[in-house]
Amino acid sequence: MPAQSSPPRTDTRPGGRSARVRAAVHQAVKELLTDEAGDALTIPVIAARAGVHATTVYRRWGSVGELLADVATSRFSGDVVVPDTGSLREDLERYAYDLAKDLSDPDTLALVRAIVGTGGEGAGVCRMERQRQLEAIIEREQARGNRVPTVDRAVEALLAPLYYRAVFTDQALSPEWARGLVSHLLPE
Amino acid sequence: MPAQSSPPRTDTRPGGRSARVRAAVHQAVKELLTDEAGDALTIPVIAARAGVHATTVYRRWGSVGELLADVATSRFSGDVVVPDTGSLREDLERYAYDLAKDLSDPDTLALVRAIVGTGGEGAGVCRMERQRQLEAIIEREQARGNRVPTVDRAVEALLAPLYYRAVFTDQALSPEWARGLVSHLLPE
DNA sequence: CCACTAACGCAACGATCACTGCGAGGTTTC
DNA sequence: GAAACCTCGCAGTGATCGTTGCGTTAGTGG
Repeated sequence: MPAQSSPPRTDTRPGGRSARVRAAVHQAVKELLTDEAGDALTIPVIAARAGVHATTVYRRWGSVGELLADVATSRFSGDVVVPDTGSLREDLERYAYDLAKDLSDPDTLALVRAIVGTGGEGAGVCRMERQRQLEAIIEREQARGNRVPTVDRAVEALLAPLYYRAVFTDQALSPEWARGLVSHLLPE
Repeated sequence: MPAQSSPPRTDTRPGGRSARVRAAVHQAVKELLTDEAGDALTIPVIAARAGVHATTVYRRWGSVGELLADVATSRFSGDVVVPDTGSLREDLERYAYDLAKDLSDPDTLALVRAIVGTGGEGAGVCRMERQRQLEAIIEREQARGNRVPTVDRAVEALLAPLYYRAVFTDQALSPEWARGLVSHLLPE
């Protein structure tokens, strides 16, 4: 176990030097994830691509796994706004559509696959944020006094097919198909 | 692109020398996948664990990715027998139960995650065999003249939640939960 | 304006990796 | 039984990786 490797220590103000190399390294990781076969994703290569020295990357992140986890965290945080249309069905349809569009991005997909390959510790990062958004939608509907499916059911019916199709198959995540998932979760 | 690297060339008879080192290397990969963090999965390490020389592994497989694909192929082929109880519901329940038990094995799970991480070309291997079995169950029921869900629906309702929960979460794949998936696919 | 802290660049090091001729041992075929 | 073929072990090579000590530079607070 690599201790806990102090997270991005201090200094992450949007103009600072640290923030700049951080952005450059993140960008390099995303680019390499789409280009290369995936096994060539190593610290010296990332550092060269980012225009920084490998030493810096080793000191700040320590390993490719932690770096990927960091990239995933900043990638999957507060990116999809939770829909709020007043209708559960419509909220879920927009949510499924947004998630499908997000997972259709090759960069995002490659990132998810790489994260899964690092051992699964960071795999939760790729889904917890989405699951929280789903919970928020359902709890809001429940607060309106309506019957709602359980969160687990919603995860099985929406999140699971979206992630499964994206990660394990080559099929496209069409908007119609994503909406169809909602109709199976909420039978008329 | 590494050409196509001739697949396990010749000589795979169950007693031959090639078959023996092949089995040893496969076993070593499975063991290392469970032990290590995953990033230490390299050819020399695998070879040392298997008791063979790295040269042999390089020549026969060429890269870790191809080796993983080979392991996955022999792991996911003809292992789960397709249930045939005469009842679609019962067939699917047994199928879901078997798959849940299979994915609960840490070795199998680590293999699936590693395969996904190599880029996704070999990810299909982990699911195609299962999907064919699902198709066989459904087509058999259809041949009996009964109404059946589409294969895509069955994949979304069974395969996707099973793989999603196994790969992305740490929750256990309990038999009751697996059976519950079938009851959502086949209402009534 | 000046000292202080922290992040980065630089150079060097051992270790490991991926790969390549060459020879030995086993298996098949005539 | 002998020759041809394939597979594996062995030793060595260049390249890359992960890591560390030290000087430099950029931001921070008095």
